[in-house]
Amino acid sequence: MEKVTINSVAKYAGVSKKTVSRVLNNEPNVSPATREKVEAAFKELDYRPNPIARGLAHNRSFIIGCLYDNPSKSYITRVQSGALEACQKYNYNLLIHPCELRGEELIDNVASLLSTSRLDGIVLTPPFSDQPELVAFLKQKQIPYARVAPVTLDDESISIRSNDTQAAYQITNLLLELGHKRIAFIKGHPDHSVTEARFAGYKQALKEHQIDVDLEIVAEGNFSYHSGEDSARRILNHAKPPSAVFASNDYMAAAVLKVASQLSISVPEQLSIVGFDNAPIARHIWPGLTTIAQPVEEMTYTAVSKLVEKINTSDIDIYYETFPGKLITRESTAALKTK
Amino acid sequence: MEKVTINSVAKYAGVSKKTVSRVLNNEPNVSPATREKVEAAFKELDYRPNPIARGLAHNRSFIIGCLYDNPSKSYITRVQSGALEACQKYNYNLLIHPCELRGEELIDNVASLLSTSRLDGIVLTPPFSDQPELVAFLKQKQIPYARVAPVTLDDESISIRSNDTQAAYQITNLLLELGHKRIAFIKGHPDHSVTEARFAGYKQALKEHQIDVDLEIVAEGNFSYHSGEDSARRILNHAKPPSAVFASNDYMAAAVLKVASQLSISVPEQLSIVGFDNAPIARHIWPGLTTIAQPVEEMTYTAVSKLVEKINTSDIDIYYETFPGKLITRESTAALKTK
DNA sequence: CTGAAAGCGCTTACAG
DNA sequence: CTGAAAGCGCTTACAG
Repeated sequence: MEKVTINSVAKYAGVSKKTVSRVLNNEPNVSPATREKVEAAFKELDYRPNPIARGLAHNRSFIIGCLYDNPSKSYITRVQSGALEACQKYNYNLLIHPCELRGEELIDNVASLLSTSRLDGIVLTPPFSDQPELVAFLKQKQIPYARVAPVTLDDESISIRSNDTQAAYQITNLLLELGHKRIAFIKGHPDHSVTEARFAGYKQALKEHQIDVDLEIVAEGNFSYHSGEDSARRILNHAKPPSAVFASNDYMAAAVLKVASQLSISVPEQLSIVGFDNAPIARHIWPGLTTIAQPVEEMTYTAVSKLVEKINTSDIDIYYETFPGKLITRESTAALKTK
Repeated sequence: MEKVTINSVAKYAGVSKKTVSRVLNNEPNVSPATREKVEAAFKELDYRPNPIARGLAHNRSFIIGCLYDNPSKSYITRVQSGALEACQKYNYNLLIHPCELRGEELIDNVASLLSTSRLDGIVLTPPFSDQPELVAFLKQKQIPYARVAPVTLDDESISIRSNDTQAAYQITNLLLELGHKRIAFIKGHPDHSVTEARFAGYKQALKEHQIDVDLEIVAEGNFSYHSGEDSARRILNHAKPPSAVFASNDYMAAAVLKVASQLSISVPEQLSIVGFDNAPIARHIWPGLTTIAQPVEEMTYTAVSKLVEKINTSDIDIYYETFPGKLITRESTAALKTK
């Protein structure tokens, strides 16, 4: 089987390879008859343009890099799935690049990634979306980038945002409406900007109900199951324990449930628990967790799509869009029993 | 900032670009002095060879594709992590490609992936590792491939195997040694070859203890949490319920735990549960699951490493290696209480 | 040990 | 509307 290149097609169709290239790229200035001939040749020979050759001629790789450092495997998978779908639509490839936010030389790491793999653009997922040095570096290097779920704004990038404060407000309100007045909170990792955003929503809801935040039942977690466990032990053993716990993600909420079981506190009868993210674990434990679902796939899909459009047309400069979260009610929450 | 190419380096070092290329590729026949000069130029100019140009000249992409269709996000993440590490070692890129085993045109899908992305090799993860049509197709197309955790053998490929039968035997034995005699089993997805392998280990252990397999407490799951739930309902409501359940993966085992809670069957006092895989959920639920851990990262790392070596040297034809699983004991298992 | 030439499969100017 | 030439940044033969 011969290798079929643009030359074979040109010969077969009886035109120059430039004309083939024109048809390939949907350029104008090709007579319909010629176009047809060439397209027939494509089919006949089962021609697939060589992306590497295209890349070299264009000085482009047609590769988008995806940066992440996230303890949640399900989150990563969802990010990848959305990014992949967008890449496929535009005939790009996706290069996944897990790396540590606090790694010694994040910038060097990314710089090396860029020059080694010749990425055409890069999509930043939390916590990188709000990493000022990294963002500044990309800006300076003029590498197109898009940010998924950033909290900060930016004057010239693509930002696909969620509204974590609003969602946290909403789920806290759910607890308040169920009659809970003493609601503990477990914060996420301080490096993630959503951590403060979610806390802000919690505080706002309490405030509107004239409840003061009691820092004794606010714990510093870091999104890991383990940190949730530690936090839960502290909170549930408090002299004046809460009747509800809002953990900043579902892993930590699952850990609260574990500690509650160990302490023979029944959920939701004696303790309501809510999480955040609607990770698989939220429905894989019993009772299932009331939580907030965010459209992570769609957000990433949009981010990568806009990024590629920016690369291809340089039309887009700024693009903002906000995707709301959705409250999911399961069995881990119940009305406060009046004594 | 000028683009620095092999030409700039050649000029800077005062040699031909062929010589630069030789140094780059660690070819012999370069005098130490020349080599030093060129290497100094690399450093000085911060030269990074353009992989796309290399690819075109070599007619290679330096990309390895990773095929998967697996419901477990944590498994996928582990596979990716191992594959990525191996790729980085050899300066390859990894292209992830989720796709459906039962998709209408799996072969077309993969064929299109291969010709579009010009993969240099492909790593098959379960359930693709044992998909005969796909394997035959790759063989016929002469695409180098490696298989992770296949059950079947193969006359000319790289196969990185686990020993699921042995591990299942071992964990069943644990239950037997705890005094359990009536042990239910929940099978995995029929498309995954490990499903039968794990079942075989279970049967073997029972046989050695002179216990007959009772198909009434063997359920057909499919690795999903949901299927675990259905299976558990059926099994635990049996007229003569088991004192232990062996689920073929941890998601299903977690579902058994949920159903047990709902039926007020306490674990492990009244029911022991074991899973398989040591997925994160195994330690994120309470009680934690006794299970089998497999070195998925190392397995995939080895598979991809050997694959790349095969591509680069064509020395390797066949490579087999088996990685044993490891029993992890947590709180979901206890000795059977004698009445 | 070193280099000039041709080529990988495409595209970008430039002509006509 | 179409094509011949030169080039993208590297490598593979081939000379010397």
